[in-house]
Amino acid sequence: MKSLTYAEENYLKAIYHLSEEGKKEVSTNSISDELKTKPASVSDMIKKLAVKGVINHKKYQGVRITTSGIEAALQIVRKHRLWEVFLVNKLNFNWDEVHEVAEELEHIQSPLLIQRLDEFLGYPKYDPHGDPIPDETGTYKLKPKTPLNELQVGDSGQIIAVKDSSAAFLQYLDKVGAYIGAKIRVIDKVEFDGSLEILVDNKKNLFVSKDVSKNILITNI
Amino acid sequence: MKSLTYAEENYLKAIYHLSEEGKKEVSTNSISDELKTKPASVSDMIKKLAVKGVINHKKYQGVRITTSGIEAALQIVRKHRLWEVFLVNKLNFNWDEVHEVAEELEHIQSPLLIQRLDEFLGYPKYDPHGDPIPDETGTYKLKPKTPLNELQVGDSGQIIAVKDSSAAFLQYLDKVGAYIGAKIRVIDKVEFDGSLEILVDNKKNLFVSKDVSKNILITNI
DNA sequence: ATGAGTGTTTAGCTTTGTCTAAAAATATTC
DNA sequence: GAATATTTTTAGACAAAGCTAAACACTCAT
Repeated sequence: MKSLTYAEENYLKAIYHLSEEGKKEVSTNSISDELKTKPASVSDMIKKLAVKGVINHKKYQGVRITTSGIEAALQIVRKHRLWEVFLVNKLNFNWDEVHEVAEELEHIQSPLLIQRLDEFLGYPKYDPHGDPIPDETGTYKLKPKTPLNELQVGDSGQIIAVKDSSAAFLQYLDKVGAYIGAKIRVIDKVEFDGSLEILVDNKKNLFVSKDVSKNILITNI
Repeated sequence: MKSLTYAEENYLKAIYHLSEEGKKEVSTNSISDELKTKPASVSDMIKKLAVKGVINHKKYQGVRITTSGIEAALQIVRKHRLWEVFLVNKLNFNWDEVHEVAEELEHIQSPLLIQRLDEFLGYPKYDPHGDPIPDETGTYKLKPKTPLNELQVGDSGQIIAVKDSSAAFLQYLDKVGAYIGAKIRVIDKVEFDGSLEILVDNKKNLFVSKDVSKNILITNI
C-alpha cells in the first residue's frame, strides 16, 4: 500500500476518531467540522483515501474505515501519544501544551525513531491524558473509565483521564493538586448537590462540585 | 518578517551552507545540485525568498544571503543539530543514521520545544559530528580543526569531526574504536606513506593510513 | 408523494512546489 | 570580436490541497 501524505494522515486520523464514537459510517460534514476544512475539500480527499484502500465510500452514503485504514490510523495515534509522553515526562510540558506539537511530530517518518523513542520512554501503555498507546502491531488496551461522580463513598482508584481537556479545566486541576495518575478515595458525598470530598494521594482532602467530578475519569475502582 | 514554508526553509539552509564555503555569491546550479531539484525550480524559489528578504538577487548574478537570512538559517541549523544530539545521546542512534531524521525534525515549529530540548540535553555546544550548535541568538563558536595527517609526532588532541561522513567511513571508525570526542596522541609517523600510529584514549594503539587521517579532524593540539 | 431543506458532490479557481522545453543572458574559446 | 557553450530565466503544465459557487441527491414533513 502506498504511503499517505501529511494531509491524508490527518484525514484518516479524524475518520478513525469519528468512527470510534459509536456509528460505523462517518459523514462528510462531521469530517469537515473536525478538521476545520470545507465539505468540498473532504469530498476530494475521500476519493484519494478510497483509492489507497484505507476507507470505503459510496456516493452520498458516508465513509467507512477499512481494516488497513484502522491499522494505519493506529500507527499515527501511537506516534502522537508517544510524543506526548516524551513532551510531558522528559521535557516537562503541561498536559494542555502538548497536543499541537504532537500533531506535528506524529508525521515524522521513521520507524526506527519511534521504536527507539518507545524504548527510551520505557514502553508506556498510556499517554498523559490516560489514553492507551497502541504497540507496533496496533494492539492496545483501554482501562475501564468511570466518571468520578458515579463513585460511592469508600470507593478508590486512580485518575486516568479527563473528559473536558480545556486549558481552563486542566489548570484548575493543577491548582488543586489533582493530576493524571493521582490516587484518590471518596470520603464523603453530599446527596443534595452531588459534590464530593475526596482524599488525594492519601494526604490531601479536596472538595469538588458535581460539574467537576463528571469530567474526571477514574480507573480501577 | 513572514515565516518560511518547509521548502523555503530547505532552500535557505542550502544557500546558507553554500555561502559558508568561501564565496559570497551562490549560483542557481549549485543550489539545484545541493537540493536535487532542477535549476528552473530554484529560479522560482529565489524570487520567493527575495520577496521575504532573506536573500538578495540580481538576474543572472547569483544569490547573496542577507543578515536576516543568516539569522533564520542559524535557527534551522540549531534545531537540526539539537535533534542530532538527542538522537545520538538519548536514543542511541549512530552518527550515520541521524541526518535524514533530523532533516524532518528541524522543521517542527515550536520555540518552546527547542528551548526545552536544549535544556534536556544540557545545552550542548557541538553536535555528534563536531559542528557547533548556535544558541537562541544565533551565536556559536567553531573549534579550530586540523586534519590528523598534519599533526606531528607527540601532538595530541581530540577528534572533533570527520570530513568524509559516508556510512562506510563512519562504520570503519566505529570498528577500530575511534569516535567523536576520543582523545588521541600521535605516537609515530611513517614519512614514506604518511601513515600514523596513534594512541586512542590513552589505552589503544591504532595504525591509520594517510587516506584515513586526512579525513579525521582534530582540535586542541 | 412532493417540495423544502440539508448534506454531498462537482466544476472551476488558487497557491505551493515541482517539472520540461525554450528563450535569454553570460562566459568561453577560437 | 564573433561563434559557441553554459547558465539562468521564463513560459506553460501538473499534482496536492485548499476554496467558492452551483448542481445534485437524499430525507422529512406536510
